[in-house]
Amino acid sequence: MYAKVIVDVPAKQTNRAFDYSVPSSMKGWIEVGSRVGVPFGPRVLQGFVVELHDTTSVDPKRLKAVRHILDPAPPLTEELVELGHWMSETYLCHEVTALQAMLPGALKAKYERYVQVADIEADGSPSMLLLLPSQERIIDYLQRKTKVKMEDLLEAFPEDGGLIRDMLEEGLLLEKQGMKDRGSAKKALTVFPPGIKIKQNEAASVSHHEETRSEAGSPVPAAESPADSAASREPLNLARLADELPARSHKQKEVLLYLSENLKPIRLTELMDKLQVGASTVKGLADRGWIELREVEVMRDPYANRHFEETKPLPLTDEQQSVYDTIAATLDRREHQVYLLQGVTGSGKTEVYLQAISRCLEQGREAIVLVPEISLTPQMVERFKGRFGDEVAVMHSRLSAGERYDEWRKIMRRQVRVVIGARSAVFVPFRKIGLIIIDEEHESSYKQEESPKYHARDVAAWRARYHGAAVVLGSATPSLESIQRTRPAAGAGSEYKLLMMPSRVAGRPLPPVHIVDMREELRSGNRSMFSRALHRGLEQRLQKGEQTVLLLNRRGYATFVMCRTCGFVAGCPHCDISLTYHQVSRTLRCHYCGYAERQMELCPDCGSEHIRHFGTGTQRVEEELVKLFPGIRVIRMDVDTTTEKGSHEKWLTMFRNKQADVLLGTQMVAKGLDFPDVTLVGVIAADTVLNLPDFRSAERTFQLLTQVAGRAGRHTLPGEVFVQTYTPEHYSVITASRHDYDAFIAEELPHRRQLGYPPYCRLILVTITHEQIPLLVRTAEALTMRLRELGAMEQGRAASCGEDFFMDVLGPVASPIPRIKDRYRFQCVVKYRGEASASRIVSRVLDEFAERAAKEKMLISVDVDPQMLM
DNA sequence: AGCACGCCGACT
DNA sequence: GTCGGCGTGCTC
Repeated sequence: MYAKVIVDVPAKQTNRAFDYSVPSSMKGWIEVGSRVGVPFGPRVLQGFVVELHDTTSVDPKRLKAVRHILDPAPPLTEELVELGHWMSETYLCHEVTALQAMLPGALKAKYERYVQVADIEADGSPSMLLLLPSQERIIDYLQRKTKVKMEDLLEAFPEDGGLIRDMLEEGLLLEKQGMKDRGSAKKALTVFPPGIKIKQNEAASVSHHEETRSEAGSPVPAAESPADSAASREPLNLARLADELPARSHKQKEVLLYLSENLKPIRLTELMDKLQVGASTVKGLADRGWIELREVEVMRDPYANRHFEETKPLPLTDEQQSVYDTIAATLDRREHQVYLLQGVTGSGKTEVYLQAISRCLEQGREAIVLVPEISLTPQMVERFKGRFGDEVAVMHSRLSAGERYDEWRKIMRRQVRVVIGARSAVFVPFRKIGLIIIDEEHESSYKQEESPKYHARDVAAWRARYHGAAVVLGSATPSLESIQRTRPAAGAGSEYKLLMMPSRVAGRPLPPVHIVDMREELRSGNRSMFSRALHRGLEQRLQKGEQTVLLLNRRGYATFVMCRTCGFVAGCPHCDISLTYHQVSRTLRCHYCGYAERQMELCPDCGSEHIRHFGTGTQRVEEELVKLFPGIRVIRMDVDTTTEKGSHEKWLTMFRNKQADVLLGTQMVAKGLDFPDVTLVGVIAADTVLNLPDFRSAERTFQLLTQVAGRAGRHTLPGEVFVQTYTPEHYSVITASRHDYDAFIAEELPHRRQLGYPPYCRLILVTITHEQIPLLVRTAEALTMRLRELGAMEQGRAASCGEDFFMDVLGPVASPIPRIKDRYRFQCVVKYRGEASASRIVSRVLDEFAERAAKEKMLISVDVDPQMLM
């Protein structure tokens, strides 16, 4: 038997499967999706089995054997292996990178090398008998310690570098390589009363593997969990044993009596806590052999100490009911269908999700719920835990690596059937998916910025198609890509079906939104960042004891330093970007390369003293608030104040408890939050996003404004929203203020069509960087030409086959940031329509240029715009 | 990514 | 004459 294995080397040359023979001992055990240890060159690496065959085309003499299987059960399903392949093609990433993204970080391999003394007995070499004193010192050192790294050894014996090398050559020392997982199951000492048969949920996972580099030994399959010994013998009467103890051992008696009444395993710490005894008391009993003490795998449960109030399905409104019925019918027919559920904020989408999930579970199928990271708040978790209890696993970035690993193991063990989580939860190893829900589907956090640059929506659609499952994309402001797909395509029906929930559940009206023209403010002499209207609003809330949310988009508002006399702007010497002022350290820093310098007192160009930082960070808004309203209590939420684990929740809880008057923050305050006493929402500057050089900027602005507008007056108190802007006439501002999605779409779609942007085409961005401009430009031009050439050929081929395919290449031009870390950057953009063959063309051209690029130390990177490929 | 094999400058 | 620089190429 032979296995095709993708090895853990994310490089172009190794981005293919390698063949290995499968030892007979593994035959019943290895599967597609197994994580294995395989010899690769001189080392042993982690790999993933992607195929199993009875034949191989590789010369049998060159074949090596699979060394280990790393898990009791394959961590990937066949489906996920197939998905990984699809991802590598569509997003142009290495296949391992895609597969690795599906697993919790704990399963990522850690490789380490260390020096060991050779086994003298086995070796029997006569040279062993005569050792120099210095050799003996080295051997002694190594035998005292374990896992000594080569560099540590050389550091410990700085004089003996040559000697150590000789010893390695002679075989006195061996270099070994180890591989282990980054995280592992947590173990806890557990007390077993005698006579209790232990049920291990899972064979102990094989988490540690050692190999001698030269050794070609046969693999040892993971052992079963150690045989139950004392615990399964004939039961001892604990109560009677207690009598045998001397009178002064009353603590031990207590323990025995407790255990005789509760004949079940108990965590040592729990027992100690309950009976107020020390560890030595219990260990004493274990030494007598009356009880057994041993390490058992336990689950870390981040929600262990929380009680979740059980919630019953709520009665649905007519709107909700009809949406639910449609989804339920699709589920009942086991059909694949993507629904776009457009429901205004407060229309009760979550209740529809919950009931659809119930239906899905009744059918014995599983459900995945994706929410943007930011809205995975305790309230959201509570709602799902309250309805589905222990059937729910929660996955988000605030869990520790260990906690996340345990949630994932619950899924592997089939202990849960619902997963709620952020982007990466779309990969959970379910086998019978019936429903995938993506809440706030327009959110950009569904896009992964690092490789593999996937979009959770694409992946969800792919998996749902595979499983015959339904997808529900929910949003008040759907992405244009999704809206476009609800419209009938030429000659066919629509790809997605649109479901609408236009009214709010309790009939609460949406708050009035006032657009404030900041140019007007300036003209009438108000130089403050608060308009008179917003100022008045704040004043009123403070008087009435109501709360305010203030939103500031930091992007495009970075605090740069400028000389007011000559216009000099402090820039990074390595990147073409202005430096950002950091108040805490009083330094100027570059966000791209980390360069830092002291804040200057005088302008380096003209010597003027009139140098100051411009732009408005959240700190500056806070300062101004305190100045204008002495005594005001402000909670500021931005990257500076929320990096600490749990700080996010802490601030929000404080605000909810009315320990502050104003919540001030960036995007993160806009999303999914629901505070009853907030009656005023202010957007400091609506157009910062609008001015970004991004074709989606109008869409982003509309979405953001609509979302914040929904934050005010969610409960009994009526709300009010002020949007400050320098472009009050822009359609994204106007339509958002009227809560009018359709009007926005009607303006935006023609623009996109006219300029040939998504959703009318798809984009691939190719960026080339080099230290020298002339060579860079030449290469960029050649590459663009070649892309055009192949694009035209493909277009011709497609036309003759009657396929719809269009491809255009823009550029090359300098990138938006033309230099980073002393490397110049050029880019070209591939626009295409039709089947995804453009990515194949790009990847072919990149292959053609790879050799040349490597020679010149040129870096070429590709970004598939992962917004909607399917 | 590692690591080995291989061909040209400063040292015993 | 050798040690060692990192260029090139392979890993089942």
